[in-house]
Amino acid sequence: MSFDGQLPPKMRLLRAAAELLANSAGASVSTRQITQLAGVTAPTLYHHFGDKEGLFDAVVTAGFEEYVAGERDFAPSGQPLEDIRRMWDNHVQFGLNQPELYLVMFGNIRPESRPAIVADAEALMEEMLNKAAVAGQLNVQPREAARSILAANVGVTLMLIAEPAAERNLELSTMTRDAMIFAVSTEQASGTPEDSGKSSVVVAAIALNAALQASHSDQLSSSELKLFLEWLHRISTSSTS
Amino acid sequence: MSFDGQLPPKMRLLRAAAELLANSAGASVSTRQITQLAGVTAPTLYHHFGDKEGLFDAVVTAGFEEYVAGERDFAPSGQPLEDIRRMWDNHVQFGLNQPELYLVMFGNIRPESRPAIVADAEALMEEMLNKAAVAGQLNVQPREAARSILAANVGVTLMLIAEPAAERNLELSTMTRDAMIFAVSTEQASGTPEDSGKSSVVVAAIALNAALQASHSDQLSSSELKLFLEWLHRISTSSTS
DNA sequence: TATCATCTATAGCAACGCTATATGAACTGC
DNA sequence: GCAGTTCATATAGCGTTGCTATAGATGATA
Repeated sequence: MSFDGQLPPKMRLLRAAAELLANSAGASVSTRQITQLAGVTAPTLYHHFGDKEGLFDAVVTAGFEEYVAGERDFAPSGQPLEDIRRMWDNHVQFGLNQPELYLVMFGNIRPESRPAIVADAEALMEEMLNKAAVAGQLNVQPREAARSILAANVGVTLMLIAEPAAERNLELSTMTRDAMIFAVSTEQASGTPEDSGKSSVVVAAIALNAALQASHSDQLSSSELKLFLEWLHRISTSSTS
Repeated sequence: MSFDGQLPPKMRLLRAAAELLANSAGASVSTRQITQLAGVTAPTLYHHFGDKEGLFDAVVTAGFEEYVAGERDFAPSGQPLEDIRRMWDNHVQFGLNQPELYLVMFGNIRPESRPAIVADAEALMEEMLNKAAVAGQLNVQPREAARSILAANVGVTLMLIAEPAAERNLELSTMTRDAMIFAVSTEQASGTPEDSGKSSVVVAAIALNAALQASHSDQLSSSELKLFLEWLHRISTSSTS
């Protein structure tokens, strides 16, 4: 009834599905509800999206692009670790604003169905962490750091969604966020006992590794660079004893 | 066909549902499948559990009790923080062993439906953290620490479940685990903040160069090292990033 | 034996995801 | 202009789903 006029049926289906999903409070949304709200009959849905899951995937993808756009918008503060904090907060806020969408995206991840979104989110965070690594602020490989931070970020967001909105305590988020960033950064003076073997060699290697991959240095041939990076990797992943 | 004899129908339903859920690989399990496997007709299910969701809740509750039992079993190592690590690992292992059950428990948490399980899991971890707090090893309130650690624990477990089993890297778990524990503990040493300055590519290369020459790294052969250092020199004397 | 509560089975409803088939609209080549 | 082709939507209905109204079977109690 709401999406009658102007828009093409495909868009109307997407919007109807998104709206019903957002207000469904966990209850399942039927294709009949969606098509009725979109002012369309069943085969139209299957013509455009093939599947109910196909439609939901499209909704999720649209939501994810909105999320990514939010992540990219306020990036360049000059302080990479500060940007990571904002990314984290933006992630949490996205989840709290669209809990149902978020639960579909990150709550139901199955190995065979869609690690794609997770991979994209990881890449986004890794990209940012690379800048921190270049600046020598990172303690571990950007990829590992990104995976770790994102995992904690998702966990915190899910926990906050699970709480009644009234008693949501965002301190859980900031505390976990700072704990993760702190643990991954070189800001900490000298780490835990078992961690203390991580000398400046490793930090420097990580930084150089990230820098080399980012800027295509023309000082080395591509074959040289490949070997060089391999050695760097060996060094930077070795001394975790 | 499998759960014919001896057991009462209620148990047979529980086991059939658990088994089908465990092997469902994300696909939905129908009440007809369950009742057929249990050797029972539909109304029996609704007599005992009221609902399909009621049955699933019962399965989850049983699974959760198994999880809690696992958490409580190996507790008293004397070192509370070490016990926390084992709790974390046990949590992850439970999720990887029973991914479908875990996803129902922690992946679909909605505010109105069931923060009960989360609250129990939090209480379990808080109880353990209390011992650490008593021993002066804690940096924050046990409750806040428990919530934070559990959130990260859930996030990591979900991420690992989302990955194909072949390429699951448990380092993500140990790394995040230690990062969280480290952040809430008082173990962090006061350190040597002399080198906290921001380093560019060049600085990183120089630092690595120096460090490599100082510490005879055994990660590279001597000839490799020579070539490596030469390249490093080329890079570090060339560009200003 | 009669009574009563507990448990299970027969049969079937409304709603679900989805599709075989047909109709209309819009563009193509002549 | 107009036949041919393709895309987009509608009609109608199939098989399955979660669930239930009703009634029969069972065991304990009196």
